[in-house]
Amino acid sequence: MSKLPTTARSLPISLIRAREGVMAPIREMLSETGITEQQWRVLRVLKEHGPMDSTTLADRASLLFPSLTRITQTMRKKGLLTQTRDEHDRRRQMIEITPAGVTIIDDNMDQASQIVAQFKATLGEAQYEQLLDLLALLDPDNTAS
Amino acid sequence: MSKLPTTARSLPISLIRAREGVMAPIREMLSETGITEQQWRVLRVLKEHGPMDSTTLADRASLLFPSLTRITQTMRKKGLLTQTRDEHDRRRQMIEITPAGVTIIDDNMDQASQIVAQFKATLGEAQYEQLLDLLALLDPDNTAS
DNA sequence: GCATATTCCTTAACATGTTAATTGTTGTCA
DNA sequence: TGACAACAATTAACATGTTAAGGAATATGC
Repeated sequence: MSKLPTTARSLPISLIRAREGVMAPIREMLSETGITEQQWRVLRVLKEHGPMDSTTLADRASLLFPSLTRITQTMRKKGLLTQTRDEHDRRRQMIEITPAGVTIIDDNMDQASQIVAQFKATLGEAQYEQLLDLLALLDPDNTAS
Repeated sequence: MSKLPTTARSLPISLIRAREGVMAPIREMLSETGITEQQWRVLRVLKEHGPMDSTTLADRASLLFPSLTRITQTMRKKGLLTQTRDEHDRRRQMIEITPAGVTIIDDNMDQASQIVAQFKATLGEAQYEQLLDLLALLDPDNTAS
């Protein structure tokens, strides 16, 4: 007869709580910029990889497609990115970060790096890297696993 | 000059993706019962610890209070739990699982256990436990850290 | 070529996440 | 006691998560 673990030792709940702990200082940082955590992810992916189509962006930013549709519309109105139809395949859409979007990243880069460094210090470099490896094993879309 | 990690090695994104991977089979299981992942958590906490007030429940199920308010209202209408005002402190509210709620847990217990076992097998018992320990370190509300 | 399936994206509907404001209740202290 | 702080819970408003359905463009097979 199998038994469930206690909720305190539940993997999904532990993941939520850890995420909550990690995001708290990041959300605090972003609250002053007027963008959300997801919009921050979109900006970072776009700056890191350059212009890309919506499908790739959704994949890299770990956003569901309906969410991305709304998010990009909001961000376009804010002037943080541009949306262009692909001329060869008019179903597709290319998305590109604007200078205003880059500015938001640049303005918060140092503080974000500091937050990351804080968590690395809490866990130690080795355990920090190991945590990332273990989390990757739980991701079905991770090619490495 | 500090630098942010690539989004692929970002801790928040890794946490999201891991959670997505873990929740996928659980959501699939729950889709047949008509309750959500959060409602499942509420039921499990209530069955594990017995009746409790809303604040304690929100804490244990890792739900924000406004979310819990809506969730308990929905679940009360479904007959999965009862809400009772505390007579000594009429601000408080006691929440208790109903037999119908217990039935949902019992009906899915075996399958849920199987899903947990699957992930333990994927990571190995030792790494699974270590992952939980590392995640606990990121939770600011965890007394052990 | 043409019907059909497939793909990319959007919209809809509902539930939850998140922050702030509000209501009702209890505690405190002058 | 009576104003005021503190607390529990709700409500509001907006953004996102999630599943399902729909629309426009392209690919495919005959």
